[in-house]
Amino acid sequence: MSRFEDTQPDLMAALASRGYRVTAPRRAIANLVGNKQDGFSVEELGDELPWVGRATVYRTIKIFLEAGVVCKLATLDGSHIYSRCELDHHHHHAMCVECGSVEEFGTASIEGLISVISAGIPGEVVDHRLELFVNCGLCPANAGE
Amino acid sequence: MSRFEDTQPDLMAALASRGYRVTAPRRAIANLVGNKQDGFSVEELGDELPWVGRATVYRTIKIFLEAGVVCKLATLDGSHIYSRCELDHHHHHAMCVECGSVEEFGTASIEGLISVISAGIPGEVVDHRLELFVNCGLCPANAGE
DNA sequence: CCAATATTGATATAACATATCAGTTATACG
DNA sequence: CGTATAACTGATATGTTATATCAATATTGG
Repeated sequence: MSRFEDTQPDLMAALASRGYRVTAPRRAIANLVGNKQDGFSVEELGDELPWVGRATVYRTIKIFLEAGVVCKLATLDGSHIYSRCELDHHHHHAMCVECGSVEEFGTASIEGLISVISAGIPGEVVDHRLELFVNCGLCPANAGE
Repeated sequence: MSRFEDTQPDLMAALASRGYRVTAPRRAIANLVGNKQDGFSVEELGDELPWVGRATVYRTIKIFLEAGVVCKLATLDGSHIYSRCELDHHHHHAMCVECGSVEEFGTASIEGLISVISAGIPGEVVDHRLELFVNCGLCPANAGE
């Protein structure tokens, strides 16, 4: 029963290492997510895998989120998109407001900034989120201007 | 017909200056929002103003968002809260993960950081969002530890 | 004060996500 | 292997957050 090749063994490994079973729906979702360059919605994944139930897609993405191999990003308009994470440590995102492509970047310089900011704020900073909204300059939206 | 004192004239002014009418529901919502120290949900406002329709509360908050006197923040768990903005220029937030209090801070030092980061990212940075999650150290959650 | 028009609120609808639960499948173990 | 059992699935219902509709109402300029 080898309906799929595991083109994204790291995503499946994230599941297996956490004690989850390897199933056909999960492998299909992992392959789909692993090949995404841009942010995506759960709805979108479901449309591409009509033989997988919606609940299963949501559940699997939730597991990926907990495993840290997928991130949930807040867009400028207040909605959410999901994105495959290549970096396994804490990182941030630059998402294109035109085409939805997502770039990751590390935290090398931000930690220092946050310690400066936190000096002016009561309490202890326990986490942070930095999102950049860019025009990537590469997408079709730039051709029409 | 002076059912309310305008304890938050700046919020109502934001509406009036944009050509919106001054109505009792809007004044009530403005007063409520203006007195919030913490983040709040639209549901919460509705509960405190049962004589105002839900749709009106959502509509009014949306107007406040567009006017920039209220911000919509993404929480750590992926949901949203709204927060009254005292700063009228671009700013960021530190929200307490325990009590939900929200502090604002300006962008003095972040612009430089972003220019550094953007050098490593294709395209032009058009906007950004930085959210800090803190334990403010002042709320009841700290008493029990 | 009146007319024009913005606003309201009850309701329906939508987008996104989780809870339930009977039936199915993967896995450990003999 | 075959089987027991525990995890998983998916259809469905439900929940949450928010917007669309539209007849009735309130505000504002004149």
